[in-house]
Amino acid sequence: MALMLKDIYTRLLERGHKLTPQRWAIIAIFLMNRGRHLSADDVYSMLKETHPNNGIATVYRTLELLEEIEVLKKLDFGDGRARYEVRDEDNHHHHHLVCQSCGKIIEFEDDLLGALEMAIERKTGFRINDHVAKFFGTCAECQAKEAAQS
Amino acid sequence: MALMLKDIYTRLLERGHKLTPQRWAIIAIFLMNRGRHLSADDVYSMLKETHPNNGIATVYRTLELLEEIEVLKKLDFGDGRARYEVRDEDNHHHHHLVCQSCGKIIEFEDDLLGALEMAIERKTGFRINDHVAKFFGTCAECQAKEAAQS
DNA sequence: ATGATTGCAAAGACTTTGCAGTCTC
DNA sequence: GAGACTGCAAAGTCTTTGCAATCAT
Repeated sequence: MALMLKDIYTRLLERGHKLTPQRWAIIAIFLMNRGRHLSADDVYSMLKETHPNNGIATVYRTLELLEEIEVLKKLDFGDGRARYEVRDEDNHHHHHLVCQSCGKIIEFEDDLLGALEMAIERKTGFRINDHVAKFFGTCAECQAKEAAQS
Repeated sequence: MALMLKDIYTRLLERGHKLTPQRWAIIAIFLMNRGRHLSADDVYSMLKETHPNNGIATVYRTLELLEEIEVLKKLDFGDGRARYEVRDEDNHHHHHLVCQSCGKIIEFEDDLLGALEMAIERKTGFRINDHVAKFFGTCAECQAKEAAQS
């Protein structure tokens, strides 16, 4: 089921962390933007609307903390900044399709990698905790645009 | 077959680039270190031994160029710096296993992702040019160490 | 000769850190 | 009250850029 505020609160307290208004606000931003891939600066901008005094350092520290307690997953789309998404169970097996033409990120649900993971564990003895798969190419819309131009 | 110096020279000239001693030296470093994942700074350090006057800016510019002409592939292992490897045909279908305990990178040859790519193209209309798959976990040696400690 | 390329240093972008004051538990 | 947390500004790291001098073709 979907990750909820109460779960996050529990995880924080369990590990001796505190729930401050700033953290609460940042968590809310992610819960209200499920499925998006927010950078530290995205979060900072959204946060300033309600918490104008908040510093960017707190955003970075909170993102790090939330990643540590497995609320967020850190992503990298090669644009020079880290991005984060909520780490849901529902959400566990999806990949990102990065359009090299318009930059759009498309999600693709799938668990074919499970088979690959098992093959790897069997052949190498490596124990896998997590994986990332990204596919680079051209989305359907951009292909249509290309076709129209030629 | 393996990518050779002559191929690279051809690709450079075809696109109006020049083969300078600096570029030649950087290419040589990669050809002599096939299979390694070198950062800009790695290359810079190795380069200084033979070309002490070379600037780091040239390294960055050369890496960018070599990526552009598809001699190198840019990698990211989440350690805050870009890494590069030679983009061989032989080399095309391998994944990286990142050990979260000792940091070692293990290569795994495989083409199971081909099936996944086709599924994606069929279901979404997205045209895929390239992919990256990384697996995070614990390598066999580190597992053995863990077991020995407990 | 001519435009590409280089080295240097300065600037940029993103992220981390030190510290004194503040707040949660 | 105690230790965790915050905001600010400074510093760090990796990467990019401007420019005059130099080099490959």
